[in-house]
Amino acid sequence: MSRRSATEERRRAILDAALAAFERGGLAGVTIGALSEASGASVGSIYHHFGDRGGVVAAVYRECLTLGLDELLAALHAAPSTEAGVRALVTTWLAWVAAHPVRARLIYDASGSELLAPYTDEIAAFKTAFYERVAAWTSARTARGELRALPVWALDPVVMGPAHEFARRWLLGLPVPLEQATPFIAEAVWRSVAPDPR
Amino acid sequence: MSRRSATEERRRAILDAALAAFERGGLAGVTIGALSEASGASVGSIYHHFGDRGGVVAAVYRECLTLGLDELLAALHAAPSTEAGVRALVTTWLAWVAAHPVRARLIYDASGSELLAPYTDEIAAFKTAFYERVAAWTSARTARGELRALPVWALDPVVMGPAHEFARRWLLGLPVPLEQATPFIAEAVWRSVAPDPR
DNA sequence: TGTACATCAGTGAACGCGCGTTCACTGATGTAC
DNA sequence: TGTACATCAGTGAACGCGCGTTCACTGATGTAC
Repeated sequence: MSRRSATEERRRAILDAALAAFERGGLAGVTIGALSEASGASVGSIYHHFGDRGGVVAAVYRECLTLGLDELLAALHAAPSTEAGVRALVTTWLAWVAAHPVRARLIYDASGSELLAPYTDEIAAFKTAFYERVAAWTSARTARGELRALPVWALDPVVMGPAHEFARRWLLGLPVPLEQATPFIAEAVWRSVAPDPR
Repeated sequence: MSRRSATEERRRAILDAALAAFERGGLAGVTIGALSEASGASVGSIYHHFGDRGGVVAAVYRECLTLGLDELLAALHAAPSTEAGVRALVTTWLAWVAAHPVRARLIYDASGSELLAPYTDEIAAFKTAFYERVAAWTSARTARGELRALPVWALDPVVMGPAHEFARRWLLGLPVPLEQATPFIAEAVWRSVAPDPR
């Protein structure tokens, strides 16, 4: 096997192990020992590939974020109208959370974690890039009068906030009705950003 | 000094130390050693009063939650109209977060923490009581046609979600404009729950 | 094709550290009579 | 008021544990000529 693909496999196995360890015991469950046991990689091998524990967590976090955000962007750009686009952001996110609950939980849990402190700049840049693409979409619509004006800092709180808050609760296992909530939240968000009728 | 008030002082000192320790190092910084050093209470004394580390965290968490939620309820009931009430929920919360950033951070951080696992039932009951009081306020308004219908599960995501999401970012130190955001988010939330004009 | 060297991937025992918790005990406050 | 006992508050050294990380080393793959 080529060195390149072997490396790829190892990294993959370690990242998979990290996700599994997170599922069992949250971020605290992602220990080097657990990763080694589940992935078959030795302790030293993990350090070789990821530098330290934070490096592993940052890598899974980034991967999860990419998966989720890419889906959001795809849904946004596939939407046939401004209203459909806004609703799609909500419904796509909630569907993704339901389909990938462990990844979603990891995103929420790791966001404010000290573990990622050495990587905050890189991660912030990544998120900024995402928001700029969404902002490009919204500001074009705002210019056409199809959407109220939305500053970039308002995108996540106003457009995604209700979905995030609902998702957090659902992921904690609280008895909240995801099926019912999805269209309800989409409706509420659309009302909050829909332009005034002229 | 009476035993009663001495106990009160000790507990107070330990809870204050917990808040200070959290400010310095997050939940992970709330160690028994840090509490002992900052409060002057011996390790054993802390166990005597709170049972274990989780007990201390649960106690501060509960205290912070009470402070914040009481203010929300007061603002809600003081509001002169339905619209003012909804806006007050947003603005009061953001003002409280700005005034008590450490307590607010603790609320957000501890919410999903494993540390509180033994206390989840008690905490859930506490939160439910709060939401029922808000629901009483909203359902009366809905009946009068002053508000769209809001299921209890939707209160936090839809009404408070944008403020929570914004607060989380602000508390992380991201460069987001709280002054500007407060009326903007209040407006967005009110639009999302305002009744249709007849 | 062969040879010499450089780079990369991987090993796992050992280390040091900080943590939560326990426990046998002392002293002060409260209570019953 | 005085005495005997019960309860509560507090102490801090000691324990055991699991963790992240290091490091000297081996072996395999890639590269230059």
